[in-house]
Amino acid sequence: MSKAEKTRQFIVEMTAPVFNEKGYAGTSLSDMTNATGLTKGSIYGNFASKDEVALAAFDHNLQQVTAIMAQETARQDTCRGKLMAYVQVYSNFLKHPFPAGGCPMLNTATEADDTHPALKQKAAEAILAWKDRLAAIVEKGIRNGEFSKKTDPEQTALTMIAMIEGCIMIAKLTGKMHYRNAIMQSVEKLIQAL
Amino acid sequence: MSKAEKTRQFIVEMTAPVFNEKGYAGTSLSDMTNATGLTKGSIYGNFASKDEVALAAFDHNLQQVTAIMAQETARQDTCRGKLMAYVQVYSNFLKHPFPAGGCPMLNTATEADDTHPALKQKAAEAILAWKDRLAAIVEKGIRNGEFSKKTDPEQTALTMIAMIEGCIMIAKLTGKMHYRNAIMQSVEKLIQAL
DNA sequence: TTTGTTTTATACCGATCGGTATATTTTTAT
DNA sequence: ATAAAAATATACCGATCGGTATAAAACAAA
Repeated sequence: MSKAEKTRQFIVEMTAPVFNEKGYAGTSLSDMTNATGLTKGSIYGNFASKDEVALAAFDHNLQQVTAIMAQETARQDTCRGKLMAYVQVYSNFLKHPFPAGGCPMLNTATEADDTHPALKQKAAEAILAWKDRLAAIVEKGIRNGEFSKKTDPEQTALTMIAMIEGCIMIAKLTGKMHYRNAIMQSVEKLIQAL
Repeated sequence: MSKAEKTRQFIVEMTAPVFNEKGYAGTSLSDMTNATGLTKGSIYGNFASKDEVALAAFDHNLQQVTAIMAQETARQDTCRGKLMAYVQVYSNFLKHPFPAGGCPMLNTATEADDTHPALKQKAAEAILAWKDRLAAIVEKGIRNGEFSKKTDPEQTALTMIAMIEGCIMIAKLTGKMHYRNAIMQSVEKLIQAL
């Protein structure tokens, strides 16, 4: 790993939480130099533009989330358990190394959907990949008799994502853990009923 | 209504969709002069700061949404019908005078939760008011025997909001109407099961 | 250790940022 | 119609924006 690659990685790691909290438009170059302790010259020696850093930062934030998810679902051997793992992680995401600023998909989606096509596409791909992963678990559960044959895998996946992301928004906004628990309990109920 | 009041109103109406699409940090004063055709002097003659316009713009966007909601729920006489009206409005919000840029609560919540306390509080109050309105409908439905006594009004309200807001995010991000329909169908199912 | 090459810092660019003092125009009340 | 008051436009403020040319420094290979 060359020095430049290390610095690139370092810049991404240090700016990723800033982008996730302040958003793309709200993060300035001086925010980036503050977060890294580097100068503009150094940053622009490793990235072509602020855009390029933002895209790499999103990838980094997303990878953090998906890594946690992969780890926690791998622990479970039943399909129901795997689905439940998502609820567990999001229910106490403070206990995991979750990106500061909350869910990067939600944050990026709402900011970029009318303003930043490249970021929007990255967020869209992330949501679709998540949906496919969830739907695959549901499908497997149907095949092995764990879930009812009447279950629609894609609909179940989309509904779970909507509930979880909506839950994150409400919980972060209001600061009420009680709300988060109530919604997550509904997700659990949904999974139990499959 | 004085000239100044009319201009204030005009500024809010013209900038509200811009704030909703580009966000607070992403909307500049030149965006505001472009949207209104007015000069900075004129805007600052009616508002103390960009902040003040943004807060008024949020109120305006929110009021548009709540007005549609109030109108559509008023049409229904059953509690189940009233809840279903929310699904209907959000399912085809293109047919209503919905603010450009999507749901102002979702947009403001995700942008402002780490950056703008005043906007964050406004968004939080809006979500809480919405929750209370939904919960009140559910409570009434329980009292008049329309819904099961085992239904938890607040949990139901929070779950509906999470699903709807998550649905908006996913649908706007991916552009797939099919996804929106799938999630909204899940909300319908939830309401049917009350 | 020296040399050539990367990498980083300094200094600067024009443009735009949010905001304001003041002059000019438009309303409003008489 | 006219004078006083209110609203709008012009011109400008210092600060910061994203970005770059270039010089200094750190690194790697010999």
